[in-house]
Amino acid sequence: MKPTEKKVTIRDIAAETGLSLNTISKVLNKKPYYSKETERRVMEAVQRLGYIPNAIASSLRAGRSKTVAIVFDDLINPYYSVMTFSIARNLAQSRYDIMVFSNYGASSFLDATLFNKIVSRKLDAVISFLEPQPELTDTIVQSGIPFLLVGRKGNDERIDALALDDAEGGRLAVEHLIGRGHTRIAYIGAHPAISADAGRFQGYCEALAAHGIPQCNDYVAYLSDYQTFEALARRLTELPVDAVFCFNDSFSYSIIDELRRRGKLVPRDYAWVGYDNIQRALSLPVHLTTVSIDTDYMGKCAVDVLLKKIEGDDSYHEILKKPIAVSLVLGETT
Amino acid sequence: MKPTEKKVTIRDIAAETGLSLNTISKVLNKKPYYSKETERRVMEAVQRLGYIPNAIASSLRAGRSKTVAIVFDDLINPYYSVMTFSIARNLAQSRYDIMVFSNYGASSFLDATLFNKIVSRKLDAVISFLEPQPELTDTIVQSGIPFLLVGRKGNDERIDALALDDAEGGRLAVEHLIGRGHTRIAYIGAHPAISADAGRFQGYCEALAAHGIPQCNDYVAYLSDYQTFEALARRLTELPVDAVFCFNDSFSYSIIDELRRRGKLVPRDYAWVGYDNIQRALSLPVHLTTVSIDTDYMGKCAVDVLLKKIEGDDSYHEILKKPIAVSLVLGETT
DNA sequence: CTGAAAGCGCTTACAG
DNA sequence: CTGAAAGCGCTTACAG
Repeated sequence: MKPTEKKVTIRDIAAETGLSLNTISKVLNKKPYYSKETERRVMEAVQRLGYIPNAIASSLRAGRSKTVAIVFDDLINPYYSVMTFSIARNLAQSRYDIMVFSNYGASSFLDATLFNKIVSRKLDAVISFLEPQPELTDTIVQSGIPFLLVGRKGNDERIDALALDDAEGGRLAVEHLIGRGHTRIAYIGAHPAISADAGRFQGYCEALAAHGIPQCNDYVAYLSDYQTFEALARRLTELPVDAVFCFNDSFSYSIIDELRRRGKLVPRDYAWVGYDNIQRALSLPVHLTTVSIDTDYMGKCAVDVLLKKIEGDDSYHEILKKPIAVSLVLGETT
Repeated sequence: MKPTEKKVTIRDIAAETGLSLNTISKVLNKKPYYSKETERRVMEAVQRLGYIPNAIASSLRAGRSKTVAIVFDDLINPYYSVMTFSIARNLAQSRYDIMVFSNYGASSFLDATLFNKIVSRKLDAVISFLEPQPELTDTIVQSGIPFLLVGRKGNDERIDALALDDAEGGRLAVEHLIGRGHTRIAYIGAHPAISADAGRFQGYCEALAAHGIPQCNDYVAYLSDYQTFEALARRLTELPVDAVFCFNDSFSYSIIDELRRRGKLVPRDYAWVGYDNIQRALSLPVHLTTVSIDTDYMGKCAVDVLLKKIEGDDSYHEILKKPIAVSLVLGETT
């Protein structure tokens, strides 16, 4: 039975217990200095009245929302959903909830409109899978909001980033293809301005160079230049290549499916290496050879760093120094 | 150049323009009655001072957060991420952002701990992919928070639900298998208490009955009874069945992958029908025969209903009356 | 069309 | 260990 019909506030608890607002607040927030007896009385009243704290009021006064923003362009790519889930689970342990933001494919970069929402909502920190627009960097830095770019290196040193060892991933992938006897190897990317894309491409180039295989610009294609996977697949069939290293698994699935429609099969016609090891999380009955990231570890690292940034603990720099390791997982496409 | 170093508030805009707080608020919220000239002065000051409204303060006073909660148990299942993305995109058009909540696999139901977070944060509405625990129903109804269950029917009439026509989906799936000459058809579910599961199973039973095929309880297995996909796959190999209708695609992928490890192939050893048509969104190079849901339409419906509920417009009942239609998509597994 | 005052529900100094 | 007061930054009646 709830004695009050609606909206039980800290004030009601005070009236009920005969204590001051201050004391109630202290007990509820477990701030030092109150007696066991006081605590008991408060908790009993809280229970009896069915009091639920108003987090909005608390945020306004305390200046923190216990909420972290997560930003991406496309939640549908399982890499993002797996990472988001891992991050959210880790944050939950420190009682942070998350808001997710996207510009719904309008841009591959974090822009001012979206960032202003985050500022307006007084979120405590931001984890972004999207690189900020270069013009936005100053704003982000000046805002003082703890900001962490995940999985990308970023275009400015002032933006902290938890990066993957993308060049190593590219090398592993292409070394593997070369080891299988391929020399005409295509690189399929998303957009050359994305740092992860650039890193993976760099590894591709290095592996070719290490084996004295000349790099052919024709063998490189970006989705940003072809718009659709269909066009990209068509382009691929025009190239005299027999192996592909592709920016990520999500792209790989789409392109392999388009190739199938054109009668081209993997691995019969193309050896294929992807990136992200999506199949592990989804248990897909497709076994792509792919560069694998330990998303659990990465999510944990991202949250560790973010919490340190929120607390003003500068030791997080240590964690960011070395990129997250990657490894090659052999599937049935090479 | 920003004249003020930090935290520009409505007060600064008032000082700058010589107008009252009231007027500034009116202009910013586009409430009726202010002159063009006033608007110009306010907007100019907003621009010059770089004012960004404090959404927390606004929420506390106005009693709404312009935020919707989305609740699920597992963001990794692409069905949820696709739906979440569709819902978020539709909500964004009405300037709502989202918070996502999960109990991280701890339960298949929405519980009090999670719901209290939503109450505490004063979220304007809830879209839940999880059925509430029966004990929680009273609390939800009494809270007055607009609540919509999506994709499930729920266990209580007081909880509004946007349901799929699961029985129809089950009938379509099993009629198709029967049409292909199968009579020993297994049903693999998640948990019999989930309404979507019960609905699909009902369709399964009805299709069998319509063709005079006796229903065999041994042919029915739930993940909740076997814990792991491995155990479920093992169980399946012990059954004398040659066809499977499975609760969803995500399960299907996992089980088909486990079967492969045991040398059992789809469709060679089992004809297979899934549910959700995940492959459409992800362009997977696996073509499952599956019952397809129009997630774009469903996301739009869910948001339409929710906005009406928020606005107190009762006409949303019309939309909920008929379940979302489903259709069979033929793949290569039957 | 504009202004002055009150208040949303908390937490934070400051006293005692 | 506890209390009384102020205030976070807005919006909402209420006047004029």
